[in-house]
Amino acid sequence: MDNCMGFHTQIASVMEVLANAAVAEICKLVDDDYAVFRLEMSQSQKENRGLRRKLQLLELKVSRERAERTIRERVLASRPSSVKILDRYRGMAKGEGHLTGGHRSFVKPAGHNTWRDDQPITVDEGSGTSTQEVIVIESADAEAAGPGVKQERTKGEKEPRHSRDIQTEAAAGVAPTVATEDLAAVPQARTRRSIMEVSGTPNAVLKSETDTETLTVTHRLLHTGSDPERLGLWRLGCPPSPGSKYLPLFHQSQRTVNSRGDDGDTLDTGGDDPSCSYTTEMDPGNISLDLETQTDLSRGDWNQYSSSVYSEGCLEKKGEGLVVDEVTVKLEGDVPPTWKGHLGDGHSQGRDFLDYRESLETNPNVATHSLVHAFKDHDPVSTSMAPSDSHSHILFDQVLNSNDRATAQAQGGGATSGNSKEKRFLCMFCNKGFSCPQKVEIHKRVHTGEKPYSCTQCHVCFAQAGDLKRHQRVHSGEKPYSCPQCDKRFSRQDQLKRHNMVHTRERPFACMHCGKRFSERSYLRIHQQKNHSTQ
DNA sequence: CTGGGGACGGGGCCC
DNA sequence: CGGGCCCCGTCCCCA
Repeated sequence: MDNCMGFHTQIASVMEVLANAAVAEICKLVDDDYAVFRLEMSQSQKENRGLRRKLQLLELKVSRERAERTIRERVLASRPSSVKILDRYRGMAKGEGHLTGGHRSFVKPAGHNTWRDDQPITVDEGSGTSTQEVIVIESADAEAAGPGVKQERTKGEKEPRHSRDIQTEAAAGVAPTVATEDLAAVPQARTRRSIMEVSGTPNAVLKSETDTETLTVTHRLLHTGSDPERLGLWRLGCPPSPGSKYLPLFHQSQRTVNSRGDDGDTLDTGGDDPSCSYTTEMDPGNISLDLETQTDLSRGDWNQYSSSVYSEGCLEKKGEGLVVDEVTVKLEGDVPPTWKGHLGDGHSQGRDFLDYRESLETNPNVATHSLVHAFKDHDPVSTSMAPSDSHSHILFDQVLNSNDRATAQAQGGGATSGNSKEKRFLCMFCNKGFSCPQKVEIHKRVHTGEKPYSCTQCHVCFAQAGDLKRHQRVHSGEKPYSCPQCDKRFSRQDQLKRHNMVHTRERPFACMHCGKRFSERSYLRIHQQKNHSTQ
């Protein structure tokens, strides 16, 4: 009996121990999960705060833009008839005409990036608006017009935040250093990346300090105590960069840009990558533009630019009726100071960013002074702005003209080819002309890398909707084009056509050296590289 | 095994 | 939006 009782007691104690252990284990699990949950909640709250902040920023920008537009309209109404700045695309630029399909994304080239290769950077559709940067030649013979040319380039609002902001900002959890911006006074949360906003506004002094976690954008106008409106800077189309926008930054390294005017105004991003620094001397004496109405403007800093950034320069030469509202320069990040080198690693995306210098040297026909020339030759930047150049409306073309084919076509088919009547909407990057601004928008993605159309299945992004549609046959397996001779099927007609050469033995591409013929141009090129290369 | 060439998949981009 | 061309990369075959 005693044994029985003792056994029961032991059982009970064992059970109790087990129960206690189980309870402790459960409590531990609950605590752990609770901690994780709380962590996630706090992170979510942080993200919510960040998003709220962005929303406020956007609202502020919108309201500011409205005010600016009002001012502009008022100024336009009072502008002399010989000087006209068209603003017809402003509304579109502000998003009324923005893309609706898919989400926006920027595709980076592979290589030296820190964000994941398999993750396209996506910008919330709601925050991304289309950018209109269209050079409009009002007159058919604007090329030769010189003085009296009326031109415009309207630049719409684009969410100035780079797409990575959305991904990195909240995650970083770092309170961004607040930028001081006299005119906007809007704290601009930035990513840790070296994104710098540069205004070409006369005498703008920019100080962008970056460290590994924060980026300070100081966007300050020094116009000796004068407000910009009184100086007419806004009237010049140079608001304090409310519409600042950034190209997709394909590179992560920090960038140092020094642009120095003779008055000592400097632009110093304070970057810490010495391998990527430029110093551009400004020689106001080379600024042949007579800014008699804006004497302050001759002091040089209105032509700042930077890599990874863009700058705006604002000119107006009323006396000759030449109006250049804004000049935007976008230079991609990690280009070495020599501008020699591909921004990619051989991935197909890298093709889009060919050597700038080569691009320039192979484009001698473009009469415009290029900013890249300024970089390359260390010429004063002002040469690219010389209004005496009849092509001054193409101020910074080719800067990002990284696609050689596009370049060649731009030269052949751009407005400068004499077809400016029909194609008067110019790409600000390569000067190629298009018949409507929407086409310019699409074309510009060649330069910006913007790819708004994303495949839902593999998340590959495309710049054009048709490309996405075509791509989706890869997933669907649809092959509507069949060869009548061998019943081989293809998803695309051009593939069938190419395949048909197998049957026809057609070889239209002949080697000039050995006469060997090929069915495709790329074969010929490879053949020549391997067998007839001079190197 | 290696290099050259052919076939083809698929993205880029202009018309 | 579709057509068409260009291009690159990959796979395969063959000498």
